[in-house]
Amino acid sequence: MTLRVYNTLTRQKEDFKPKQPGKVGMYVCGPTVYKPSHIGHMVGPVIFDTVKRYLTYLGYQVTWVVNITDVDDKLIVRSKELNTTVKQLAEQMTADYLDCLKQLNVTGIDLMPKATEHIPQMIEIMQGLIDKGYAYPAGGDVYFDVTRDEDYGKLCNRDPEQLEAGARIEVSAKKRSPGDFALWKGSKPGEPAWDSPWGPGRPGWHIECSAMSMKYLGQTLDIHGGGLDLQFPHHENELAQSESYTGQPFANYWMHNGLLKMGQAKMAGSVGNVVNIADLLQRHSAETVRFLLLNTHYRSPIEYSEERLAEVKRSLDSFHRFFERFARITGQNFLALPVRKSDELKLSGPLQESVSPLQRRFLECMDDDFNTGGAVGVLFELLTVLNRFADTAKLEAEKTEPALTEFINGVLVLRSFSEILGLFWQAQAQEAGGNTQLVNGLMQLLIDLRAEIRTEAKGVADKAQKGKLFALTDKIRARLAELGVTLEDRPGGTGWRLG
RNA sequence: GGCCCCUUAGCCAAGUGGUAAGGCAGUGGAUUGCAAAUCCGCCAUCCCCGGUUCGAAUCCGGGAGGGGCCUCCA
Repeated sequence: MTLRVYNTLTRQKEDFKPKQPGKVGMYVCGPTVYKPSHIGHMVGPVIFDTVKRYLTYLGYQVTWVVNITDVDDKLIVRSKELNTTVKQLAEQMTADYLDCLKQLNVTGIDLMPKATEHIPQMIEIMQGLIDKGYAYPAGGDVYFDVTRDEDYGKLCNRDPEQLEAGARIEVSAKKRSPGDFALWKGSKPGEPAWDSPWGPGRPGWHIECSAMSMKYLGQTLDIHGGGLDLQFPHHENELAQSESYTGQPFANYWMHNGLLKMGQAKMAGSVGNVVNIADLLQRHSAETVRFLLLNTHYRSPIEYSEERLAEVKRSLDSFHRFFERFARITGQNFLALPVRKSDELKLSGPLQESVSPLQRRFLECMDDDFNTGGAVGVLFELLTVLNRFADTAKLEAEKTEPALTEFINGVLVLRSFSEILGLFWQAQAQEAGGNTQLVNGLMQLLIDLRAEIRTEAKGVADKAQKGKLFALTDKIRARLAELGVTLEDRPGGTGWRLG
């Protein structure tokens, strides 16, 4: 099997081949840290985290870099509004971003360089571009000259002439052509500024990504990722300046993730329909959110709504019920199981016949341009197979070998796959919370009393009497249901859960 | 005006030439004292029209509807 990746540059799926065998350098555009993160900001990180997880699973050594843009016009404006400094605002919002990543189980980022800490590298590139005639200083600014770059527009299929024709932007008088973009912006008094050969100023939007990606991953990246909305102008300009500077291909594979949709429109600060992550995580578990993002193919828009989240939560619940069932049968915690590669797991017996095709299909999905939506579907099928096996083998009642070992091996496959997707890393809130010693004790009391009545009822011959006793046990269950507690009479005894 | 993309059941969503994964909801059954949970079954011919092909949701042309980018945006 070969991993295939859709490359925006060529608009087709290509076999994935890193420039250095066994190693992958991946760069993904990170946030401008001027406001708390909204859920749209997490689409890219969750997807590329999964990309890294799968590449790692395949045996690649992946280095993943995400930049932090900590100087920019928006930061300057916002810091004035809040009566704070750009630096302080950036630090606060960076902390917020990092917290969001952590909560969503985005664990794969190796480096998060900051723009303000790489000014010298940017100046070096700008000077090089000026020396080669690709850029020109003008009144304290430095601009990239798009007319000098012969293949400018190749990523987004844009023609500088057309840009000119359709330009709605106010063209700065300093620019030679309307499509030229700023590499360096001369500063006004009171704005953050760094010294440069062209006077005090700050970097333009695109140059930092070229400087930092090259510093940490070399002149040619294997994968460059980002949101679809960054294709133009950001990635186009990054590409233009980088390749003009090095004469080398900047990125071999450009991957763009779809945007989050609220109803018909995308979610974005500019549309004003953003959902804060901190707020969101008050209402839904991080796992539900991550699952929602992975349920759709990464290049498609993702449907976001409270109803969708509730729906996704319901489907996820069946996994957690299974984890509890697994614990009942084996005494082991699913979340603590060791992660092993699926093809290293030796399955045998009847379970193998149902699991093997699923193993194959899961990996085929991931190989096909990281089709997490399809892979998730396989995960559900695996769940059904495992439940069916536990039913058929009567594992809860008998726990006989070799069925038990077979079962555990099957569950290890589920564990392996959920690790690739980064799912199921924490107990559900209701499992962790609520179950205090007192509550557990009280519940056990009710369950025991009810069990006694049930046993008695079953032994009573008189129909009226029997009905009376059962009515009582049902009343206990109904009253608990009103409190949000569900009783489950299983073969091995009665259990309870919230919800 | 230019450049991209999308349209699959009530809803969400895989599938890009060989006869429609999965989830939610619904529904019939097994199981249960009754439930819950679990399992089994049912539930779409793929926006419309035309073409290519032995064969198309999948390719081509036209139409309708929707979205993204061209300005900051993950």
